[in-house]
Amino acid sequence: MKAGFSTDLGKTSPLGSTCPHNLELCGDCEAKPLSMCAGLPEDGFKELERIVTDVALPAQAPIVHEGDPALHMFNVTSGAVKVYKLLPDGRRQVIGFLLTGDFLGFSIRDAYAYSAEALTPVTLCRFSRRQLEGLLERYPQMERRLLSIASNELAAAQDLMLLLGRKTARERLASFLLTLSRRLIRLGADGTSFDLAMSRTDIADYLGLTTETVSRAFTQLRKDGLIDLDGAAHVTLLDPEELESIAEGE
Amino acid sequence: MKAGFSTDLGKTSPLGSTCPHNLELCGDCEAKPLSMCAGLPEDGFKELERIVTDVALPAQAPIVHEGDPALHMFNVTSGAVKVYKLLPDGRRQVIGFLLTGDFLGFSIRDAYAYSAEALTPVTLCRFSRRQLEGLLERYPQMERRLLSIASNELAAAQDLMLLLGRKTARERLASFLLTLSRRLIRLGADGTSFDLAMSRTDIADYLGLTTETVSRAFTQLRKDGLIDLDGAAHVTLLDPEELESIAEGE
DNA sequence: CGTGGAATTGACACCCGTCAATGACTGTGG
DNA sequence: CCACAGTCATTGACGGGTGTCAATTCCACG
Repeated sequence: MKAGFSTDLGKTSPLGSTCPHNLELCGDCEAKPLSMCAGLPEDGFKELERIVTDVALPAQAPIVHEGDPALHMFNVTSGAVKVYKLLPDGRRQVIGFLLTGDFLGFSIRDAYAYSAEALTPVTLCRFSRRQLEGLLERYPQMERRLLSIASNELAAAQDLMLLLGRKTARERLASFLLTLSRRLIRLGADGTSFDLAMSRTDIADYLGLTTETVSRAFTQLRKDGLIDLDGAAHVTLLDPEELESIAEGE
Repeated sequence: MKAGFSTDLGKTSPLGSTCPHNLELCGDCEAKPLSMCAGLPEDGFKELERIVTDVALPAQAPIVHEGDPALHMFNVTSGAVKVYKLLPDGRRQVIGFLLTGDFLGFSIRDAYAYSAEALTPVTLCRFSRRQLEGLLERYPQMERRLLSIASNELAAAQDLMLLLGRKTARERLASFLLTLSRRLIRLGADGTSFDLAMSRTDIADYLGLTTETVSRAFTQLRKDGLIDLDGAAHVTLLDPEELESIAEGE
């Protein structure tokens, strides 16, 4: 990392360390097979390692801010992140939660259209957008991979639109728990019993509800024997198939 | 013919003919500068013309069906299209309206995740997905263009999530009218006074409301002197700035 | 002119939001 | 180790915005 290469991260998160990329090489990256880097050839990684910076941030640290120049793109290598948009009066819509392997940084007109914040301590690998674009020209398979990631995000966004526009509170929560469960399974974790990295408020802002309604929906699912709660953060799915029926509105 | 979406459909059969690609060449395509084809070099167009098929469809014609194998990608060359998802019990969420130049066909796991239907008589150019992928390998600038289109769609999807999750009926309708207005301006049409190609039901399914609520919101905006209605389909924006304030929830 | 579907309007119900109180959990300092 | 504070989650009472159901009204089209 060159001196004077000041970044939005360095300024906004005094507690987060930004270290040169030598502690962990892309070759060892656990997130690699899940991420945009999957399928990149050997020499591509060499080039990637030259433009990438590892970043570690504490919980609650801001990562990008809506409206700021989109200088960087990120890959989450561990932890959880929330991505959201705000209305001027403070109403918030969480548009996604990012886990290990997830990409952050699609943008238009060179500005971020959303803010992102760490939910847990996170590690990210960060690219300069300009430098990554140069790399994309030389490694078209990476561009194809990004297109595929964008397609997947688009499909997830469309699922969320259906949820926000047409599902009841109960259906929304069931959908959320199942989607999260499947993502955890893909990461090799337990999809039946897991911790929620996000607060009730974050879940509410994701599902287009209030914390009270989310809380009532949790209680209802628990009373119906569909889930178990151990504290507020630990969930066990007792009847995934029935949850699936509810999530799809059947 | 509705003003906002006017094109000459005279060339094409009103009943939906599929003709060999020789009546209209890509070189003459009006949608070209707006579409995925923008910036493609001369020889790219030659190749494109070989794999593209012009399709003309009447209003209400289905274009793609959720769950079907995603064999094709499309570019709208005239008319208007609605894209939507359904829940098993029939609840519908319109995830977008497509106008001239808009792309249709991003998919994951080789299946469409949405259905699409013509709102007006439409013309489309249709590609085989497999053949287009071959073309993308030889013309990386086209892949880059697709990535940019996907980024834009993602940003639009995120705006819609904010709308669906957090805006009131009045704010949703104001947002919808303004967004449509801006798109029409980009197409060289009048952004102040225009026809709506979609029914109240379609608008309701887009905004996550019922037709009754949409109708009441229209009436309210009219009584407040913010818009004028000439019949149900023709709208005039009388105070775009105030509409903008409402749309952003200020 | 009739006719039929779409849009509008009205009356009412209900799900979810709002406001408020209580309970649970976490970390801290005495 | 416990008392305490502060935050977050839960629960309850109530109100409001939007949905539901039904009755016109409006228009496009024949």
